[in-house]
Amino acid sequence: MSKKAPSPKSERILDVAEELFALHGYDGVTLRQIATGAGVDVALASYHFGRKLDLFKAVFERRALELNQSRLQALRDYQEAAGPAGPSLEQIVEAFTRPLEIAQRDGDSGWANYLALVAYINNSPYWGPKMMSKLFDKLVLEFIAALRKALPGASDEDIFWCYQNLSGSLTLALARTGRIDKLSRGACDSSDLGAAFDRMIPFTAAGFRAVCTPQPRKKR
Amino acid sequence: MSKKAPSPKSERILDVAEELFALHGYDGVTLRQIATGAGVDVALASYHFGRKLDLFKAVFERRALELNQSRLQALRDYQEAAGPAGPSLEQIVEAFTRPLEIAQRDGDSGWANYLALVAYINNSPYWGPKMMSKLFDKLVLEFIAALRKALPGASDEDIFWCYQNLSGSLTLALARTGRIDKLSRGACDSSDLGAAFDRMIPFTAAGFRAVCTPQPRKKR
DNA sequence: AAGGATATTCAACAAGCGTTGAATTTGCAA
DNA sequence: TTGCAAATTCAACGCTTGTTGAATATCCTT
Repeated sequence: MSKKAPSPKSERILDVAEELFALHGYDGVTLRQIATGAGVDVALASYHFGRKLDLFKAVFERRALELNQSRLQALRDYQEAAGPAGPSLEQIVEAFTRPLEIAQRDGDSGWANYLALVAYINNSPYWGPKMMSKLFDKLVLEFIAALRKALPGASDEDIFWCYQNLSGSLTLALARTGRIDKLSRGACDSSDLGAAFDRMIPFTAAGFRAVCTPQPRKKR
Repeated sequence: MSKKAPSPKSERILDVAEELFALHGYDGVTLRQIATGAGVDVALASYHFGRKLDLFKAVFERRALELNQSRLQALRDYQEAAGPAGPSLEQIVEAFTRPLEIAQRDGDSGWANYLALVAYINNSPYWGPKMMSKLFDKLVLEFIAALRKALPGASDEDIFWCYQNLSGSLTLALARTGRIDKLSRGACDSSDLGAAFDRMIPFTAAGFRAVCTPQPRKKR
């Protein structure tokens, strides 16, 4: 029912659902809107994917594996290139973020919508804990382990809190994929993931160092 | 119709709406759920606030002024205490964030829900641009100006991008207000804004310095 | 060319939605 | 106490929702 070979129309449904869910959230989209957008009868979505919630999950899961494999591969590449000391903080954050930019730039146009959907889910108190952990925890723990190695002597507590900062910056950047920011009046284009990452990487690396490097001075 | 003195029940409606909108978003909540939660007939919400969208806006606007005034006051205090050089990066970020923690800790219990609602709106590609700018742009530009002064020689582009990182970290922290994070397995409690800010402030300040301090070495 | 599985549409359902106008209760001033 | 206005409830409306069972179309395999 939701396992097998994708007919062309069933993928159109996923594409449109991806776009609409990313923009309006789960409850802000009706199956009829999705069907209309895909040029398809409303019953077809139920036929292919079951309940509305299952369609939502199918959209969320469709690209997760590919995305995380490319991020993990990027981390592995840096780990191989680096000596036994492991990659630098900059390289770890680079591996965590750049693959998203590459997917958006070089992949099919649905990637921008997908990344915004991940941002929606991750930021939602309702969906976030239920759905993110299932697909992303394994990868995140790999990166945490790499961070731990790059920050000898740091407490797990500090590392996790700093990771939350990275996750938040990334989430907001993904949420704005495809939109323009009025606040900065053209000084920066929020949809430009490349420009965002050019700053996010050194910014975040410096933040980790400041908080997680044990030093003989008091914290606050 | 939405201007005047709050009857006790109309404020119950706002409280319940605040909680439910923060958790499920605008479309994920029905007026009947809100009315039931408030122990009130469904028509009363319309009587006091008009359409559902107006109720949503009323919830969002109720605490915005008070919140931003306390943040602006905190900034002004640091500016007065500092010399003409202006406050440090740490102080600016402190003024931007700590008032939220104080409101959550010392104010009525609805503040946690309100902060999560702000996070929902800010992260939403649909609501964010429409609603955040109206109530928060003025304050943000004040803080940007302070940052500009604390980072002489930095380009506006870099400053805005770094502010996006701060905004993202803050947004995700607010979204998790009141919930626990399974990923860290108890290493950190995502609902503890105080602990979050203890790291976010030095983290962010170091990030700004790394990206926005002009130095004779290349950026990437 | 026939036939069976898969894909798609059609038609309809019961339930829940936001909204509204009229009726009722409440609170307060005279 | 009466009376008026604000607050609240009652009852109902027209519409949309997700879902489903039956009917039709499309695609392969033989």
